[in-house]
Amino acid sequence: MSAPALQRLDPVRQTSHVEAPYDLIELIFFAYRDFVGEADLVLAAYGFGRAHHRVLHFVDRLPGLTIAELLDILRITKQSLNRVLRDLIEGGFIEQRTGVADRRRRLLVTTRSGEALARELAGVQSARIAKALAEAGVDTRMAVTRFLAGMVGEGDRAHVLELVARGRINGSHL
Amino acid sequence: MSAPALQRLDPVRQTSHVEAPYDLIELIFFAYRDFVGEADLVLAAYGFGRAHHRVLHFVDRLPGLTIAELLDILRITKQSLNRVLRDLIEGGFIEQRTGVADRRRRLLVTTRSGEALARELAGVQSARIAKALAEAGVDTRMAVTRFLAGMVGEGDRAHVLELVARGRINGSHL
DNA sequence: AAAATATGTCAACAATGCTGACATACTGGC
DNA sequence: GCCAGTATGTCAGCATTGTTGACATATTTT
Repeated sequence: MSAPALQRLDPVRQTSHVEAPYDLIELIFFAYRDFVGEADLVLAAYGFGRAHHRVLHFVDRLPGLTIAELLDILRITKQSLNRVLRDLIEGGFIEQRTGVADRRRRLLVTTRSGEALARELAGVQSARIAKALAEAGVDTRMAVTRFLAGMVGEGDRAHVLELVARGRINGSHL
Repeated sequence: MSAPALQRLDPVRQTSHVEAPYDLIELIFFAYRDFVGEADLVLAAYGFGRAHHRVLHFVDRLPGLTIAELLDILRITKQSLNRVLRDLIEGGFIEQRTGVADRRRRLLVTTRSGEALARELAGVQSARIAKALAEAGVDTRMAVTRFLAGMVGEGDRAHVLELVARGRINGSHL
């Protein structure tokens, strides 16, 4: 368990309260802003945006992903997904294959250039993460991983962790 | 310094590369999604969005903030800021005061209801952070803080850390 | 008085979310 | 084989939040 939080009595309202971790709230904002901002620069060169990045990333990580699974991961609507997916397919970054067991399904996979772009994007984000971990100290990676997992909503936690693990198993080479 | 990363030789390209920390890349996405998503629910009840949240948050934390400083923090354009700021002012959540030294400046401060909403939002985000820290272990807070600071772009790092510290000093009561 | 600064505003547009309705193709149970 | 359910695509329309560029006003600085 964690150390008991520093507690104060508010002089006006006379209600007990703990000071919110404003530093972390703000660092999360700035860190995320720069984390995705750097990828945005790369994407802009291809005429893509963040939404394209998310789709490309998960298709690269989970080859053979279906539309339904992707919708579930991204939590957006079919309409929003289709707009960006169409761009990626027309641009030759993603291909669709008809499902074998169920021919209604479209199995999404990255093409060679799609894989290359996905890696390029993962590369810049990796570099930033590696630098931050190195600066934070050797033994912080586990702590950070656990913290981030704890930030995920309890309902999705299991699903998210399973997804992350699935990507690890698939490896990058199907 | 951190432990040397596990290095492999790519069998095809014959270039050395390290496996990207896909787990962290994805956890950052899911954690952020849920972190802001919970606040969105509160905001929706007031007819506000994320953009309103950011403005309200920083005005609450840094009372007397000027437009120029806010633009610099949020990295958006005047037009985008003015739209949401107008909503917040008309809704009675933020007030403007004319600068004393320089009468061109508008010093932004939260009203009572603005402060209350800002606290409510900080409250739900705090709770999530506290839970995640508790689950991750007692001594993870420093590690997480350093990691997040390291994720901020090097150019802004000093500025961001100064801002976070300034908020801590201002406290919540000007 | 002129130049620079802080702010506000207008018009137009782009990216990415949303809803609801409807069409097509395929599967699976009976 | 039929029919209900499922997986997907698509259309029209709309909201939020970002962008650019131009121009107006008030105030300060030189």
